Amino acid sequence: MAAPPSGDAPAVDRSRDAERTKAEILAVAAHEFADKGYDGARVDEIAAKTSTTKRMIYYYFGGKEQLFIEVLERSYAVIRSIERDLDVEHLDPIDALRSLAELTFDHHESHPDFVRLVSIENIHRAEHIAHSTELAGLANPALDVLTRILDRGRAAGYFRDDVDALDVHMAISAFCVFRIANRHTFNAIFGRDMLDPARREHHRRMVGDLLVSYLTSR
Amino acid sequence: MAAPPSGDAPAVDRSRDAERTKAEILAVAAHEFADKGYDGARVDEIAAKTSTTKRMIYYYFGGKEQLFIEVLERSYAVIRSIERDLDVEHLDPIDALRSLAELTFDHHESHPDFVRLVSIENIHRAEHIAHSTELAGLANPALDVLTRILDRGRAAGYFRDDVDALDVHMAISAFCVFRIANRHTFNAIFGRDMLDPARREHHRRMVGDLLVSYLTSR
DNA sequence: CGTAATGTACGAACTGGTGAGTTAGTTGTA
DNA sequence: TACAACTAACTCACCAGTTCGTACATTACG
Repeated sequence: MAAPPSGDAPAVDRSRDAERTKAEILAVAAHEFADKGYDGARVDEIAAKTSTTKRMIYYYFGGKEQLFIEVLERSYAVIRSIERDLDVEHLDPIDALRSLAELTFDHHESHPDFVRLVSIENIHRAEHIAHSTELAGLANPALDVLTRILDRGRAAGYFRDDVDALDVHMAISAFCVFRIANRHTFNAIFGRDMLDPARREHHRRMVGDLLVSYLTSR
Repeated sequence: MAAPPSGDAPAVDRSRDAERTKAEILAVAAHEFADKGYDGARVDEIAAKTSTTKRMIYYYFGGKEQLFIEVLERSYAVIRSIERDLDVEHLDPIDALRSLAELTFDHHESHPDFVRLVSIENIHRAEHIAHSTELAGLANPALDVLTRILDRGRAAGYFRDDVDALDVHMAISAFCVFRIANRHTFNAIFGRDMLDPARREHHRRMVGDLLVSYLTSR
């Protein structure tokens, strides 16, 4: 299961490479599911955008549903890996919190497909995640980081103590996800593009300010 | 065309009532679209859950897409009407802001189908709203209320002046929408039900606190 | 030559949409 | 009032196009 050594690259050996074929299918499927939704995505269309055939999707993944599950697993793995690499122990609790918020902000902005996949999965009431041993119940590294930040902040007397890490994580995610996930209806109704680069820095600072002012209040 | 007088009610005359039939189709369709998504919902299934037939859906609405658009229009009309009735002019800007945030919180919590419909519409990049003369571009009454609250708050020296009504509205919506829209993946991954009644009051106060502390900071 | 990997062709079930005809109610008029 | 003419509301059966999935054949690697 672990990525194949691939040490001395077989180079241009494109065909007859199972891992390559699987990876290509997953990449195309991720984009297609994010673009059209689970029900809107077509297995035939995914296959067509691949250099292989539909038969391979069934050969490697078993079906549309399992393919979607693996797409989700792969998408969550990306953000987890980034969060795991975040080191804010050396920072002041307030700056650490701001860093985490901005990291979340940046990741969501640069991975709109991930945000869409999560929205889609919520429409389906997370039934696919429930069927994934890799995703269900496994906590998020960001939560550990956040827990330590809050502990330090409270110990230093900066932060209020009636909110836990999950609530803070929820508030940060809410802001960052909403900007991406709901930008279309928001734009259609209010005529403001939440992703306008001119407002990006303002919003990026706003998440941090929102949480910091809240946690340090009272 | 205008609704029949129906002054002295024809009472139990259930059949042959166009308005009743249309309303029934809309109600069933709203629930079905919210439940399964636009592509997941089946016109046949909507018809089956109705006391009328599929042909009537095409007779009155023209097609699946137009039916969905009317469902969206009707759903937005509900929240707009509630927001229009909100009167906070007599309140202190801070209390007024809190009232508006809590009104939004309550509405989203009690109308999960609306939140789902909006998510679904965003997956479709708001293309249906764009085709609706009733929805596209028409501003939200909540925005007018919010603008006045912010003006008063700034005039009184309470609020910072580098945020506009739309940003505040976005932050409030983000929190309220996220709780409902993403509760399934959140629960599957973190094992916490964001809708647990035990946390309801805490979250309800949190939206207000978040915004008030942010606006009064600096 | 055995087997993993791949391609082709096909089909059963489903889906949105429609054509054609029917029933109930309303209006005008003699 | 009687009744023909008209229209809105409705039903049913069916089609044309999709969609997921699979049986079967083929290729190439070790």
